[in-house]
Amino acid sequence: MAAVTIRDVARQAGVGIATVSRVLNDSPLVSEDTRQRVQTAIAALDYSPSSVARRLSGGRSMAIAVIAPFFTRRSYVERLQGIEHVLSAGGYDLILYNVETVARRDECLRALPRGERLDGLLILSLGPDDAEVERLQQIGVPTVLIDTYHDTLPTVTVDDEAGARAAVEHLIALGHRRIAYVGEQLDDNPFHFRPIDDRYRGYRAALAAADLPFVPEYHRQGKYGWREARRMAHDLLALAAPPTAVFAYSDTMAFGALEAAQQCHITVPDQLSVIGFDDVEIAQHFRLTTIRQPLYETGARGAELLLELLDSDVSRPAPHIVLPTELVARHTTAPPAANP
Amino acid sequence: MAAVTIRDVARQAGVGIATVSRVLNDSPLVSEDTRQRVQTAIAALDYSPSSVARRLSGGRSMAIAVIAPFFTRRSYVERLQGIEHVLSAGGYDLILYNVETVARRDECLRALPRGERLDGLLILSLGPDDAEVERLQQIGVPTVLIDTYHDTLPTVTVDDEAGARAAVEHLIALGHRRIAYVGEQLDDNPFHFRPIDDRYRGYRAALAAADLPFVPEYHRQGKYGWREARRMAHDLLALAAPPTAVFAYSDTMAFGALEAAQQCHITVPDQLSVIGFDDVEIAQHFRLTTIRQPLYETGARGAELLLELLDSDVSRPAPHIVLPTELVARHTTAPPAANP
DNA sequence: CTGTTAGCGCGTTCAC
DNA sequence: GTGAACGCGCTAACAG
Repeated sequence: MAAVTIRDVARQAGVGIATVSRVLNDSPLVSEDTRQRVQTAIAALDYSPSSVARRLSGGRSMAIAVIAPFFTRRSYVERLQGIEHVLSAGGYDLILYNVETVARRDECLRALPRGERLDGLLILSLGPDDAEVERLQQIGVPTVLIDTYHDTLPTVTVDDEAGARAAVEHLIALGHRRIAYVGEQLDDNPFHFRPIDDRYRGYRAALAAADLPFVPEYHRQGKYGWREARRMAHDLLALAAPPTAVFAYSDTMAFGALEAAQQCHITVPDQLSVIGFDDVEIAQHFRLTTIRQPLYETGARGAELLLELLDSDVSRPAPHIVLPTELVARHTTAPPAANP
Repeated sequence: MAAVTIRDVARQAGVGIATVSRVLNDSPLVSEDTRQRVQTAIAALDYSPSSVARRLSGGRSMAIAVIAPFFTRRSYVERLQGIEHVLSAGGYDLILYNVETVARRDECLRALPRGERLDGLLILSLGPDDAEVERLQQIGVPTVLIDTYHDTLPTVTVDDEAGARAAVEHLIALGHRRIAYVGEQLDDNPFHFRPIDDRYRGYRAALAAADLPFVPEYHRQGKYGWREARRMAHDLLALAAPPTAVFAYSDTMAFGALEAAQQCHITVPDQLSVIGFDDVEIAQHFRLTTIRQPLYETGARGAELLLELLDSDVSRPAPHIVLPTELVARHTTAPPAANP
């Protein structure tokens, strides 16, 4: 019953199979008369073309694949939401590939664009290397990168370095001198997440610009998550000369720092300032001062860009959209205690 | 380079095309010798089979659609993760449809199974009515319902009523008598979310079983979200005889209650006990006592069930899996203050 | 064990 | 304008 094909429609309408195809693809070379007949037949048979067959034969599949690492993390969910909105508005299906291991990452990047015939590809955060990019272009899958960068591919990113700098500058302007950074591991970055490097650089840059020394002790690295961040913050707080402020790689990590402070009976922001990055939804709940990055918009813009590329296959140079970050001052930052 | 097909591999290995196919599908009817040759050729050519072609000839699209309302909410994300894991392990694509309005809900339920060729359908939380269920069955799309129930369709749910009852019983066992319920609106439930009714019933049932009167004043309803919950909790706390404990519909709403208490300088759990529902990830962070429901497992089981149904198209009666909930006692509940 | 052949459902030249 | 025939890459019968 679900097996009504284009042939059935053709027979029903008393036309050839190609004519049905033309009608389906809005070809102008069909007389209004037969177009009507075909459409009636389609409706009568409740026919819908097989996207699989369509893909195989080279037509549009109306499907976009989204490759996302750790899509459960709040920041990805928000970007995904942006993507979903514009894709569904454009009538495209969103095929989600979650990536949690390097193996799966390679598998997706390699086998997927070749094996699946999709209209486009959206890659979140995963930094593809040159070889992979070249493969994508050879295969001819329109691709847009979100939250990661490559010269030859269209990208939508945020200026992480500037954002991080703004965060630290905010702390410095408040009067802080001993500023710690709780970040993700720089050396162990299998997915090539750019923000890991960029935010660290921003931290260093702000310090340098203010002639503040970089204290290696104040730079902590660990895995993602508030538990790890809490541990690192505990270490920081136990230092002989503890920092008066901490800049966290992400809001999630900032929450960990907040909790560590609470456990040590250190009040925020009086005795310790904490600033995060992302401005995920619950950040307001914690009244967290943070660097807001437009997560939803990043996803939406990326998807829009891809859809534009699909229509105008003019291969102009790859656009690189950079969205601004913004300091959102709430209640976890303040001038340092009088005499530390 | 970009177009290496099974034929290229066959030529390279000096074998027939079918043999390559056999090797790809782990058929035992290939000599170890040729198998080796083929695999060498595959590696040499960096070949990967086109899943699209495979689908077309196999008659299956290897795609499962997931219809989820508000997939950005934590509880849905966790269920989605479970679904994603088993689907990708089974080689299926996950096509995601986000539903935020009733209109889109109807659109998905109607147009989707018709338009796309999917092997199966997973519906989260959205309670389809009889007519919709009938359509699905007519079209012949294997469907599994998660977090919602229908007689004739396979379902994976949690006993929300029992969970809610356990929450309130926990409070009662602690000595509480004035127990409030902060829930979602009972009368305005366009998506037909079952837990909204069930948890309320559990609350009432626990009260009744302990011969505690139901105090309408203690029953608050509002929209989803911690802001709304915070507002409701504020109202509750301003009562002449405020409750000594509140059971929240979800962890998210519990967080709102927690914040309201904090704003009123009411300490938790000494002056007020708060219990939630779900046990989402951050609940631990808040040290929230809550009713844990196996979100990930619910999604995973639903997906597994669907995959099983796909293989064995024996139309046995629809199975109804009910997963247990569990009280997770942390630090937001305690006996009520001595003399309220 | 292995090679050949016929579809899977649709898009796309081509002749008519 | 329209229809028949071929091909997309692969799997599943068949033969050998």
